[in-house]
Amino acid sequence: MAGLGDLGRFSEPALHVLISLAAGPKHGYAMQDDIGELTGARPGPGTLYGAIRRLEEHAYIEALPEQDRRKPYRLTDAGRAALGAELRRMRSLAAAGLRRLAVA
Amino acid sequence: MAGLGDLGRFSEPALHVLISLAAGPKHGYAMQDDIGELTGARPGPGTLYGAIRRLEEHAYIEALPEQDRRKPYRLTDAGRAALGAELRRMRSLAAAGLRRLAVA
DNA sequence: CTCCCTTACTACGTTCCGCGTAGCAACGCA
DNA sequence: TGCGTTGCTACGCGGAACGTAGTAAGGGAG
Repeated sequence: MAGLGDLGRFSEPALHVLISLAAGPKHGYAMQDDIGELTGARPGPGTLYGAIRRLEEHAYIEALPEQDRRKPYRLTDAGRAALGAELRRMRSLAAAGLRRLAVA
Repeated sequence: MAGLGDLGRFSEPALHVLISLAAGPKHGYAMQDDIGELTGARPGPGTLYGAIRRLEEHAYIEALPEQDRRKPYRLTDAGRAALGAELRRMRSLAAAGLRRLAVA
């Protein structure tokens, strides 16, 4: 496997963080804004930094040198691969579901 | 809102149950098999029946008359609508993520 | 006819994620 | 110098996810 399922059960916030970082390195607060725009719901700090910590433990993201008070993160190669796999899985599941809805 | 987000944080098992029922009414054990084929991971009873109970509480699915020892369920109109909305949301999020991955 | 495997569900407990609240520090600006 | 924004840490509650175990009925093999 070695997909995002390694994060215990798979979490939406973790996916949002990865997608946000896919557009380039960012620190936490910027991710909150980005995710807010992307999904319509801005995650609170508890949600966001919890997801970040777990992603870092799994080496899907890594911290860059802290500057000012900001802690930027970027995707690792493993994170990029896991994100791609997860997104493709999602897309095909959504397609399969929509097909079933259309037929019935 | 009134999407699947009402189920506390949105849950993957709940989504799988809805997709499974989108292909027609089923009882729990049949859903386990169907979801196993669909996703590669067959949910245990704790996961499955927990998700079913919550979906029924939200009136996204409803029980049909029990026959033999089987408790079949089917999608309600609300469930069908919520599933469609969720799947379209998923598909567009996956597309946006993949776009970001491709560019970077 | 009796054992066992499969089907089908219920009950229960643990883990740990999601999420909100609160707090703190630095910066800008009026 | 006071206030809003930025940026993160700390903390705690509720509840979903998931496994394990238990129950019960049916069917096939021997």
